[in-house]
Amino acid sequence: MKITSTEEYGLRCMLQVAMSKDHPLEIRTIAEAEGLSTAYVGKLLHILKKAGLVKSLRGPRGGYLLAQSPDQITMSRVTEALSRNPKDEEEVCRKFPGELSRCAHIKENCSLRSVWGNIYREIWRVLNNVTLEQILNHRIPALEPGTTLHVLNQPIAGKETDYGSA
Amino acid sequence: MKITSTEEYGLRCMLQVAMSKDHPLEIRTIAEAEGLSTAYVGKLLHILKKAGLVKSLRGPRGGYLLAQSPDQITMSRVTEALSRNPKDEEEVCRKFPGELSRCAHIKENCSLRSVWGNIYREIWRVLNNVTLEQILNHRIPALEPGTTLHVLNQPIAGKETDYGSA
DNA sequence: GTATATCATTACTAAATAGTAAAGATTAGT
DNA sequence: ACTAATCTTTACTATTTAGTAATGATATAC
Repeated sequence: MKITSTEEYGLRCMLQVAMSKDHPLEIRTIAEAEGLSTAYVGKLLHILKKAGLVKSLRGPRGGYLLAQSPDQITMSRVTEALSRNPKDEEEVCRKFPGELSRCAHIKENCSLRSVWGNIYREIWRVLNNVTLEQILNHRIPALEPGTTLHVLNQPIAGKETDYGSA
Repeated sequence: MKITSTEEYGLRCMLQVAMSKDHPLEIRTIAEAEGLSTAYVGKLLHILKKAGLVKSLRGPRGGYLLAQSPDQITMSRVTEALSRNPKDEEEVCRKFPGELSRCAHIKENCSLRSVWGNIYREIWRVLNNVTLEQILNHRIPALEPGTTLHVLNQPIAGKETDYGSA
């Protein structure tokens, strides 16, 4: 369960561009600020451009600008451009079917799916509620610290089994 | 932001072993149930054994058993054994420092860290609150659906900038 | 004590991701 | 037009992760 390098560094590049406001920001400048190679930053910005998140100007005084104002760009849009992540349990199962033609657990309505589903939905909700502007202004929404879990299904009585000591 | 194959398939193997209760479960049986190769299942179980989550019996009638009862094994312990994931923003920054000696954003108290930090803490909280027993019994805790975000910091007035149309 | 069934360990190959390199295309300024 | 500064594109290499293969070790049953 980890963010990819592309997501992390791509987002950082977006923030650099956002901080530059309406002054086109060059690859070289971003690369220096983030400690990355210009080739890598160029690649990341290219991805972001294809996704319509930044626009570019070529030639002298060229560089990158946000395609929209930072309060209209959510982290979910940026991360979606940078990597193809599952958003719910359906996609998780499709990604990990084993060698069987479909998820080995669908038949018994696997509970693992619910767990991953909860997690991905939560991630998605957070990313979807944070804009670049909020990040720039240090106004990051946080989860309510007291959020609690609740049980969805009814318990099924299980037989007791001896697990002794290893 | 994605779960790894090792996490997914490793967890499934744990669940198979858990379902088998006190009957040692062979690699071959798990492999068939999950549609994976015996070599791969063997590797995953070996990892889980080294982490103390399962115990093994060799020879005929051998196989794997849970090292503890399923209500004492959380998903967080299993996933931790299967992959080394960051648990908070500190670890994220350490993992992605760019080529600089430290995270390029620490100096300005980067807000990205807060976002990732929120996400990882949330993941951790969910995984930490789900046991194998809950999964087996389909008693999966879910986040409160109505959980809302709140803003941590004060707004900083930002200048208006023209983002025009691309 | 031999045969067989199981796990254990290591080394290898394959695939995905991360990151680099180099040559091409466009624009601004003169 | 020419030059230089910038992005563009493609192809390549390196690293990590996923998955396989083969040989070795141990326990059961007879």
